[in-house]
Amino acid sequence: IILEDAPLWQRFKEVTNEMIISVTGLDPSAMYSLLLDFVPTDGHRWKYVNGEWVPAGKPEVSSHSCVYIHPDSPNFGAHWMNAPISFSKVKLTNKLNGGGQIMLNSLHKYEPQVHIVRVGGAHRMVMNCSFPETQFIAVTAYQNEEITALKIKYNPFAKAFLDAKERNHLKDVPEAIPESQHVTYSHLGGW
Amino acid sequence: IILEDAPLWQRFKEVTNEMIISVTGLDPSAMYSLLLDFVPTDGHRWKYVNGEWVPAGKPEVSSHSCVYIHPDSPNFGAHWMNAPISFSKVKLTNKLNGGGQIMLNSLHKYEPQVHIVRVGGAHRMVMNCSFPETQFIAVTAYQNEEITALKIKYNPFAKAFLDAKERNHLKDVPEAIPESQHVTYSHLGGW
DNA sequence: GTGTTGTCACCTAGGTGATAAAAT
DNA sequence: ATTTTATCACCTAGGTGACAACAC
Repeated sequence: IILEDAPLWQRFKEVTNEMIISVTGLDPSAMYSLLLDFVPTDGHRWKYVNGEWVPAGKPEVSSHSCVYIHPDSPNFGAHWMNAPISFSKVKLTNKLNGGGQIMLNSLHKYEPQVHIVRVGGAHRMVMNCSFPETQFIAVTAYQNEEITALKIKYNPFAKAFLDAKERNHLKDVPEAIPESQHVTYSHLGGW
Repeated sequence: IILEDAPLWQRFKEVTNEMIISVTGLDPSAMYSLLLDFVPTDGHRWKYVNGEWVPAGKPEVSSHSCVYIHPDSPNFGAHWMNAPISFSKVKLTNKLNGGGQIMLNSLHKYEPQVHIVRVGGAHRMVMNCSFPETQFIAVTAYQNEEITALKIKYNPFAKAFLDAKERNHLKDVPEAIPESQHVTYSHLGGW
């Protein structure tokens, strides 16, 4: 499994929404499903104080998230290897809404994890792969304005705010690498 | 295979865009793909004269269309039987555009045909099923205004024209059963 | 105070028939 | 004269962050 567009992930240190993975080495004629879930990276809450994220509160027991099934699933290995795979339809939430949404704990840090599960055949093989550079802190509102600026810059659906910024000639989108990362619920688009 | 909403098909005599099929009797754990293609019903061109479609020109040799693969394919029998199956994404055209579009001959009559193909397993079983009540004549512009009115009435994307008609209080949508049927290319939505 | 929710304007993306112009 | 194409206004459908109101 290859994380696509890794430089952008590194530049953003994370939280961009242009991320895609590639898969190689599957049996083209075998059937696979691709799953995505989120592993808590540590036990505690995080707070954003003085422009940086710091651990807060006591460590808690945290279980990993429910699993998101890629909408192309199930499909042939040939299909998965034919083109990069996007998880742009996954939706995150902090409360049970019913539906395909994945529930996470707000202000906790997670690491996305991809599973390739062979289905339909005899041997039900499973492969896991996670990407540390895609860790994020789940929030209900952005804390770091540099994250907001990068989101606006790279997401076509936020073009309204990009236009407003250009019209007002107020300030440029920061070029520096942000030192923290977070995503709002239902905004993990394009992964 | 069951044609859903058959009364609407009959009322429209065809060409509505609310049509969906159901499937029963599959092996829930076996893998199937669903295909759609269009069979020419006769060899000649059709013309719309004096409010009705009449055969025109000499019989020609006509081969059936390319095949459209349902986007859920491949999938388990359980998936196909779980909910009605919609072919709302199929796009028709009269010239080669490249892409998943199905090319048909304008002013010719077709009958949609569904194929259920068992894939991935040993025995590659195939089932075919067609629905005479869904026959249509492919056109590049509507000929029968009653068809246009019914399209506007039942397709949410044409709400603009429905609103305009209601505002103007010009005339009602006809309740009579239209005596001919046709669809414009790229407008077979919702089948 | 801190964190959350709902609403909003503003986009992207794309499905409608109407219409005028063009092709045949 | 007939058929086709391109463009258009007008919708549906849904993804953005901003913002004010709310809950704790």
